[in-house]
Amino acid sequence: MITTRFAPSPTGFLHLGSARTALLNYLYAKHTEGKFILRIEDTDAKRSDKSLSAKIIEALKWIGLEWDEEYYQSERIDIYKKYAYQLLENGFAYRCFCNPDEIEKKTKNNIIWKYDKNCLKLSQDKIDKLLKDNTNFVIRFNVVNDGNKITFYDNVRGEVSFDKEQVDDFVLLKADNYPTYHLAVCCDDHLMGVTDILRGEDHLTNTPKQILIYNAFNWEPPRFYHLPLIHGSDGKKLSKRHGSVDTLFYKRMGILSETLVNYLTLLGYSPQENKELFDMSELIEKFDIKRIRKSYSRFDLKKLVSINSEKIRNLKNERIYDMLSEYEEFNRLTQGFNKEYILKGIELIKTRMPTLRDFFDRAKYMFIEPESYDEKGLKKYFKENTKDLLLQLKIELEKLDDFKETNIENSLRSLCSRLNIKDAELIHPLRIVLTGYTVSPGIFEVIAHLGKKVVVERIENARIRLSI
RNA sequence: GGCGCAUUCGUCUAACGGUUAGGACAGCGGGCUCUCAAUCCGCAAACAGGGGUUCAAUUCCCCUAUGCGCUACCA
Repeated sequence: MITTRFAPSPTGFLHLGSARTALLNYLYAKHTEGKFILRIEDTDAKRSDKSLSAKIIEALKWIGLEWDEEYYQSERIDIYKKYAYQLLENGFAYRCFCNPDEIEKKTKNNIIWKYDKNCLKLSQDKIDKLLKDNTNFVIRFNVVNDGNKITFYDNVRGEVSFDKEQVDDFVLLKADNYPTYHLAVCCDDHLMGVTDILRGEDHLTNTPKQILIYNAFNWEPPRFYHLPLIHGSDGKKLSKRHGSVDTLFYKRMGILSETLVNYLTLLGYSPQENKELFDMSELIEKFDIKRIRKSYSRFDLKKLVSINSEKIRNLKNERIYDMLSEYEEFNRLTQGFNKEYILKGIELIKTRMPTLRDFFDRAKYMFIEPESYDEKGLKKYFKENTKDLLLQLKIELEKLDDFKETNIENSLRSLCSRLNIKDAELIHPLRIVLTGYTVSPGIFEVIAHLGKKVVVERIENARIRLSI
């Protein structure tokens, strides 16, 4: 059985790149009917805090992921400690009593670029004495350069190899008895039965260290897939500089989780068919791990929004209503209006709202009389006779018994033809009066939707306002 | 600096040695039309460079360039 995992470190939010990593692990596990594990890597005692994991979990849930098991490494430190000592006893690792500040000084001054193995030369007597004095120490892996390369197969890139000379005697167990990433990740992946690791390419150079650990324990390494990174529009690794990298930010800006899932999956991955719109279940069904690309891709907000816009207009009004209900602004705006009216409003706006949030501006006129009119529109469309035209239209509309779209259109158009003016001469000012803007859904739809009372009212108010 | 990885339109990508190098987003132009969308039609736009291998290279190999990543008692 395939078992994958997502292993974030709790930094307070789910990075967009991590969200994609999580997603691909999830898709692969689900596609193969395997297991997907969430493991919080909170072994940095200085920076970790259990509360920080909550945001990450919230974001994972928002994008629709579910996991079969959930672990916190901070609750498992005894396990890692035990394994670190096992390597120590078996001669794969050694205690290092060096002062970290001194090592840092040496590397900074280019005296060494990796640890010089000084403590490997310590005699047993010396070690015993240091231990007796309670000297702080770490446990380092002893990388023995036997001239062989460390090679492994990456399922995205093929065979990758590293010279052992290039691998530092990395720390396994820190002075505070917490494990480093390398130790913890290997122990957990082994213990939890993880078979396939999909992770960012930034981990590619960590892999030889981990292979060394697997070998030392005589464990079979999992399959590796190093995913190309997501970059910003300038080609650099995606970070705060490029806008928000917080996954939940996109929820706040009105992106559907389905959009993000769709977009993120197709970044660096392509389905067989020439199609771009997928929902989660299709992605799971069709997921083919062989189709992950090797090279990085740039995050393009425009494309994300374009997919979002397409998803929104394919959605049922009712679903959009539910999603909008999660925004306070929506509830405030639509308070006191019946659901049928609101749903009709959604129907009118949904081909014009790239993000959910766009509803608040574009549909505002449906709920609140415009406080002011678009300045440029006034200049462009209001003529000497406009006020009079509006009055005549008001009279015509008041005569209508059945206030529906076709009747309204007939009434307006015949009025214009009687007055011998172009329909547009009346329609443009009318739009401004009713909505405040020069842009809106079709005018007859707007009139029918607002209803006779509101339309008449707004025309009257406009005549008063424009007289001043 | 060292090591590793990558390189097709502006962007996301397709192509498994032979194609007028395909699609999508963005851009531009047009149709529809009361505006804006939606929709329809069209335009422009790419194989990083150089060597090989081959009857034939975007595709395979090598070199160069460029970009990115890693180089912690962070993960």
